[in-house]
Amino acid sequence: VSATIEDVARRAQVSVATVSRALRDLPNVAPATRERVAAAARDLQYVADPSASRLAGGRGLTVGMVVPSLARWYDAQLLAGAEAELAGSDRTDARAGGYELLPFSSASIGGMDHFFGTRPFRKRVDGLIVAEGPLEEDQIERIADAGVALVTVGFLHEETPGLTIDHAAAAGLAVAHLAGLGHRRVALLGGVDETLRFSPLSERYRGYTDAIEGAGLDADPRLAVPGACSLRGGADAMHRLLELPAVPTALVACSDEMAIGAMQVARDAGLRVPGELSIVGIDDHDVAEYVGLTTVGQDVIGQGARAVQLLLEYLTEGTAEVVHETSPTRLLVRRTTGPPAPRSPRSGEP
Amino acid sequence: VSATIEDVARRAQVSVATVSRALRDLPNVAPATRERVAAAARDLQYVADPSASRLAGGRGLTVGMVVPSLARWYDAQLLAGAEAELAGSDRTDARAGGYELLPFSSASIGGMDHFFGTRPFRKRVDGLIVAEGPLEEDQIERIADAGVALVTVGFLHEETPGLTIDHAAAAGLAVAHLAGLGHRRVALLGGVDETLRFSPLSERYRGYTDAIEGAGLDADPRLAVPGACSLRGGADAMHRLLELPAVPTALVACSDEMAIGAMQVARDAGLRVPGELSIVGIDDHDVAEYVGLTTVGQDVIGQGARAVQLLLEYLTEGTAEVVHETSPTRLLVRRTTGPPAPRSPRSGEP
DNA sequence: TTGTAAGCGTTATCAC
DNA sequence: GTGATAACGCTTACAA
Repeated sequence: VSATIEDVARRAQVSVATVSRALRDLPNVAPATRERVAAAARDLQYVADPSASRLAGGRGLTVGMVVPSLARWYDAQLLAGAEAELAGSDRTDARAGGYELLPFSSASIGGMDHFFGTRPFRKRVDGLIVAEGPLEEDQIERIADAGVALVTVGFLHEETPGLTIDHAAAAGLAVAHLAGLGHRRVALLGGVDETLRFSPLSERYRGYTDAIEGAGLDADPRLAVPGACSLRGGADAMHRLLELPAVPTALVACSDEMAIGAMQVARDAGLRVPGELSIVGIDDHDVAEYVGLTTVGQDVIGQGARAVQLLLEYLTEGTAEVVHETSPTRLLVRRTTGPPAPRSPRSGEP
Repeated sequence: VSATIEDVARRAQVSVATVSRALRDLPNVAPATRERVAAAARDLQYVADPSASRLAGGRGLTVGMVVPSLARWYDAQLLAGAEAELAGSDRTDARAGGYELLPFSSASIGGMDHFFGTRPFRKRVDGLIVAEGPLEEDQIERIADAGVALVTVGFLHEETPGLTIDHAAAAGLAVAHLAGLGHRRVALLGGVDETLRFSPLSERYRGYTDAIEGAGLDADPRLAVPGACSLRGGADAMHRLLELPAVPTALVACSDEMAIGAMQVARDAGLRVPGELSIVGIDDHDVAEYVGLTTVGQDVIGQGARAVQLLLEYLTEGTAEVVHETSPTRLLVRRTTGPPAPRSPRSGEP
């Protein structure tokens, strides 16, 4: 049905080997020849078959992306950014139809260990973007052994290129904003106890505690309530927070979804937001603006795109140095934060 | 690095041909042999290389999914459902590492026409789930010619298996709910004018107008405001609605995101929801529950999963008949709908 | 600079 | 029921 490399070779009056070289911009091809081949390929609308390409030892033009759950906002944005970048990229080897993106939710692959162990990811992808950390040493090794390029997002690993936001700083920014408004009792939703080392969550927890101490606020450990970074997680965490003897006047949630979940529970409990409880999230979720949520925003789509750029650089240029980038973050003050209310309840919010 | 079919053949004392047959459950393999091969494959942790498989004329174990935008909630849910089903499915040919999902946003592929024309989708996927309609006849033909199985989601095509909700009924359900509350002037956000034939949007529009007429409500064409099914689209549409001489007492939005966008604008304009304006969305977006949005819910994740099931059936069994399914929909009454307020404004909402 | 030819790991077609 | 063996379309030594 489709043109093969032989068709192109015939049309350009050269051998298939030359076509292969010319189309991939490899050296040792006369400019004139290269030109002729390119023309032939264009005429025939030729694009190399990725399967054949990969089987023969070349690239399969596929990059994988591992995220916790494709249904989450964050992961979806990341994926969207990556896919768009991949499709729009010009690093597509001229010859190719371009790279494609293969998403994996860590839930469905039965954990990263299982994935890198059993799954034939090695036979399917040339590169991998991993957005769920941390990554164990042996996992990294396995990936490298399989000849798969790797880029991390949301967390960094010493010897692996990657990009992330400064999670600690993000949490700190939120706390500082609240401290500046006069709050002294600030909670954290999504705080971890001990668990993981360099996970985004533990970093945010660290940023939170550091900021609390730095600003001289109430350092009550009970104010750091663990919980999943989801709507439900936020709701659950808020319930626990409400059981505390002294309810805080403000809280930082580890994600906007968590913040929205918490907000709902707080309002149901009769707390005015921001009157009696100020809330700030992290992410700048699409709906944040529409529910008036103050948050520390990050450009997730941009990060997805950037991750792809990095990966493609490694893939096509085999860059040696390990690039680590920090994506910016910024405070977006909206309507869920304000100064703490005086002791006695009174109206104020429209 | 990885075991090949030859390794398995050697270990099972048979030829590669037999291994191939045995592992794919093809006929003409003695039970004992089949057993032995399976054991050998298991021992060696053998999984067929999809590239080789596809190149040789078999399946590449990849299904593609085309959606408008991976960043949208609906598309993300659909993808998540499909991916999970694919990973969990047991129809994975025993031999295989299972099928993988390749998502394409129609934005990035430059429109469906371009996609099916230029892109090497034919060399990459065995099946396609298309969630953006309508599909033109010649596009369907192209897909069939490429030997790619096809399933549609969200809309139906005569000769193609697919599943969808009853869009018209969904919109009708929303209108009926509002009519039941006593509203007589009900708007539609996302209404189309003429455009597409069988798109979800036009179906919802039809369901809306039919219900309006059926219930004898105000049939003012200006109440059907076109707009994108997004937060922004909802906000924009709401602005236009507010400019109408007689503002409606209730509205149906074509998606929850649209509803949330509209709600924000309405409240900013000083309208109490549901006091002065009742709002109902469609989808049951994750956050809908948390913002108290009344909506006509659908199970998007379930639809993604079901689409995969259908596709896999066609792929593995070559089923002949064209299956069309309708996914259920149900009204979820929350806090954005209520009876229309009496003429004069007065308090009521906590 | 270019061509020849040997794989790459499967599947499919035939004989047996 | 099973086993050779020829594709499949491409990449990559190695020759020329």
